[in-house]
Amino acid sequence: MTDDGRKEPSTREAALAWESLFRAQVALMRRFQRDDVWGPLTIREYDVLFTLSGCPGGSARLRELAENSLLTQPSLSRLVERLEVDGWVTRGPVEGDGRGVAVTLTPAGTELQREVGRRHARSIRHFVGGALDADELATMKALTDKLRAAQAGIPDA
Amino acid sequence: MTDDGRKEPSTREAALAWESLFRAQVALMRRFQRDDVWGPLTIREYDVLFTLSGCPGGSARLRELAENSLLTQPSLSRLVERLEVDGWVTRGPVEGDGRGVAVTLTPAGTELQREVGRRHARSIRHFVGGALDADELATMKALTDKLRAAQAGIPDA
DNA sequence: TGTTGGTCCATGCGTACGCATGGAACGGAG
DNA sequence: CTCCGTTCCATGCGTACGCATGGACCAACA
Repeated sequence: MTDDGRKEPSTREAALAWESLFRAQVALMRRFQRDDVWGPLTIREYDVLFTLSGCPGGSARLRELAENSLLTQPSLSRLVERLEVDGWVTRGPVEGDGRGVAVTLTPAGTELQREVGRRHARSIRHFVGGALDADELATMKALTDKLRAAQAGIPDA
Repeated sequence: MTDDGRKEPSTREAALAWESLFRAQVALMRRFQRDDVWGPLTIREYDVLFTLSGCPGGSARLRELAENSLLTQPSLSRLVERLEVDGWVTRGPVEGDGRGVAVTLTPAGTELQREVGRRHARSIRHFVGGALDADELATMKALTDKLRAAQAGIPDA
């Protein structure tokens, strides 16, 4: 028991829960990858556009994007470069910091993200909504939200 | 409502739950990737050894491994080729099917998987067990188990 | 102001990836 | 037995990836 009264989980309990979470994510991701909804984008490129769509002004620093991605910073740098060539984002200076690069959705990028997002959302409803009911989804979301939020407060090793 | 009485989730509910699950998995995976526990393996190579360690005789067909991986079949084929060169697995014929390739852990591969697995498990306890208590982990595991199991029964589109 | 340490992004390079394809083996029909 | 469609794995090829590094900029301090 910890001092806040929660029941400290064993290594085994934590490992089983993580494995289940991981496997579920892999199984779903495989289906989503196969979906014919991504248009000219890869799933990783869509993820960046999606992240941008949730940022104020559809704009974020490269560094912020890298924090929410499994890609390394150099890989993300080149992915954004490709997105710019294809006209979905622009790169510009960050006001007040000459080092930074501001990545901003173009109107075309915004529109593409919305289109793909709509199709993807239908697929999510099919595969996720078809497996769990509304209460179960709410419970799962609350737990995964808490799991992610806690990461900010857990030191590295 | 469906005819079995469960409350049919909206697209929004399903999308929010999936996004939360996805983001939690990405956040944790980033920490695990940074962990200095993988020895000579990449995280994807470890995943294959781990999967094999749970198969009877530490052996599985290439096709079975591909089903539980985000890699494509050609990529997995070459990953296994590298694992064989490094001595962690062997490739052999499948009895009764001349097309198949049986991938089998060597003693060294078994030992390596166990070592890395122990270190990784400690990290899981730290980052996952440090965020949710035992009851919460059990609830999350039950939901993600159900989510993954349901995929087998949901048609493609 | 000059220096030093840290942050942010880009680039060279070797490797692993996905896509398209090919060859070998299975299985059922005629 | 032969054919034909399917399954399973390997390989050629172009591209994206991660690692190591470098240059530009920021912030703090002597």
